Amino acid sequence: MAGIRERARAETTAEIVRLARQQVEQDGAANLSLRAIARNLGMVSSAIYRYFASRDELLTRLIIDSYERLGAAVEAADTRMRGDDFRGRWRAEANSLRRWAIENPFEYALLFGTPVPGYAAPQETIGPASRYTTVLMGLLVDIEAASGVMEGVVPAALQRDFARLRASFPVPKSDVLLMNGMNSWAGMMGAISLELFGHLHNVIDTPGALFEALVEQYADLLVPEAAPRVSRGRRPVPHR
Amino acid sequence: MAGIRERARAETTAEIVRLARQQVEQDGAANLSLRAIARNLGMVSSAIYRYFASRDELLTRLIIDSYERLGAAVEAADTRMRGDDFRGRWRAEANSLRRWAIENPFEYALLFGTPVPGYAAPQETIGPASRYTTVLMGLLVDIEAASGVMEGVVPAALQRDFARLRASFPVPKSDVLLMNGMNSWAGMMGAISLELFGHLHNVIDTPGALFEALVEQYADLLVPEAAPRVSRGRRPVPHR
DNA sequence: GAAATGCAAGAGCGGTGCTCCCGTTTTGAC
DNA sequence: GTCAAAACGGGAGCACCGCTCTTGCATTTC
Repeated sequence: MAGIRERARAETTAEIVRLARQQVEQDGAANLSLRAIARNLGMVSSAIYRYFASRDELLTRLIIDSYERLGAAVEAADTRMRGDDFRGRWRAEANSLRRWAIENPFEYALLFGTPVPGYAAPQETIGPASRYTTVLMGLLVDIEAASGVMEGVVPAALQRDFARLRASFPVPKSDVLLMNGMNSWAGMMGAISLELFGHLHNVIDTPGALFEALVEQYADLLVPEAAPRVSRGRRPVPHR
Repeated sequence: MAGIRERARAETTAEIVRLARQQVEQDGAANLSLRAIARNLGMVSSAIYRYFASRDELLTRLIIDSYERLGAAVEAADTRMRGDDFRGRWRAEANSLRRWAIENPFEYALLFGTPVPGYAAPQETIGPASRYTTVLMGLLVDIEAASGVMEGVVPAALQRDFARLRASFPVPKSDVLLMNGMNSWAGMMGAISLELFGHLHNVIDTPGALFEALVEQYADLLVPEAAPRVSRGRRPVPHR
């Protein structure tokens, strides 16, 4: 009942995952090699298939774990702030997202980079994948609860999408706030991806400063009681 | 002098590139196989190395070509509009970018997805890579020329980055406009990447509508004479 | 205690990038 | 026009990869 075999199996599985993540962290997901793991484990390569049916299945496991880690990081950053400090929470979430990406570049690439061709994200990934976005959405919901529903109209197609979304997830009632949230989400992911994937080379030397400025702009968009920001000059001064 | 050999070489090189791009378009860059190209060409695999020193070198060539194609697409979209129709130009550029990405998903992934581990972008790529961004920057410069320098201050670190950028590329004088441009760039790339890499599955059914709304928001940020937009409600209405 | 199951080893298939060597063909200098 | 040098394609081979199948042993189950 103790299951000597069961225990060994659990241990070996964990060891495989550990070595696999180590490989991904060092060489990227593309270089993940079942044979290398087997060698490292003192096993023959075919034995790995007793634990994972394929390389993709092992990758799926790594993806899920990475989503969980990212989600935990963002959650932790959020709960460290006072609940009504919306701007602070927004900053904390955004910064934790970027920091996690910088500290785990290959894992970030695994989650948000080029999908493996022919690899369809299995059902089991969508739960963990929505963990970090749930934190972001939670902030929007809290903002709305405190400040009221934001006015404004969004395109009809988006209204339908948002309505469908509301049926499944706790998202703000305001279409505009939700859209601004999507906007901010896309902006953050874009900025991080550009930075990590090398597209800011020879363009921006201090991507952190750009990201911070970007986060402040989105804060102005999301947090209603925003004081006038120094960096949002919208009125141009005619010259010549 | 005619160079029978030279001609043959040029033809073979072109044929290799053609087959390589075909492979990338169908199966993604990860599945690019020199041996498959050789088979398709009726050659033995080692012969390919007379034309490209390595798989990476062939990939570099494909990357350059793809950047050129993307650049040409955005340029064409821009020049189709009247020069002083800034909002129209912005929309056209943004939409051409997304359309190109959707029509060439694997090429988009090649350019903006996970970089190949251990692959450092060679010097030759940075010229073509900046072609599409040059169009975006050109629009900002034109906007500034017509509407005056936008007021506002950005963080000191960014000011330095921007100053350095001005020394090499034609970019707007206004730090704020330039930052808003970066912001818009990141937002677009983020939205497109999220869409193409599957992160909007079960979230947004009509990513085109989201992208359009996003583009309008950025237009408000970039084009000064913006009429009040229907979708930008910033003032929340207190309730309860 | 016997039967069924779980597991690792080993051999092997077809694929990959890449290297080295060889014979032929084209090129360019004399 | 001759001849060495360079360019080129073919072939064999190395080290790696994911994955499958069979075989023998250990454990668990009945």
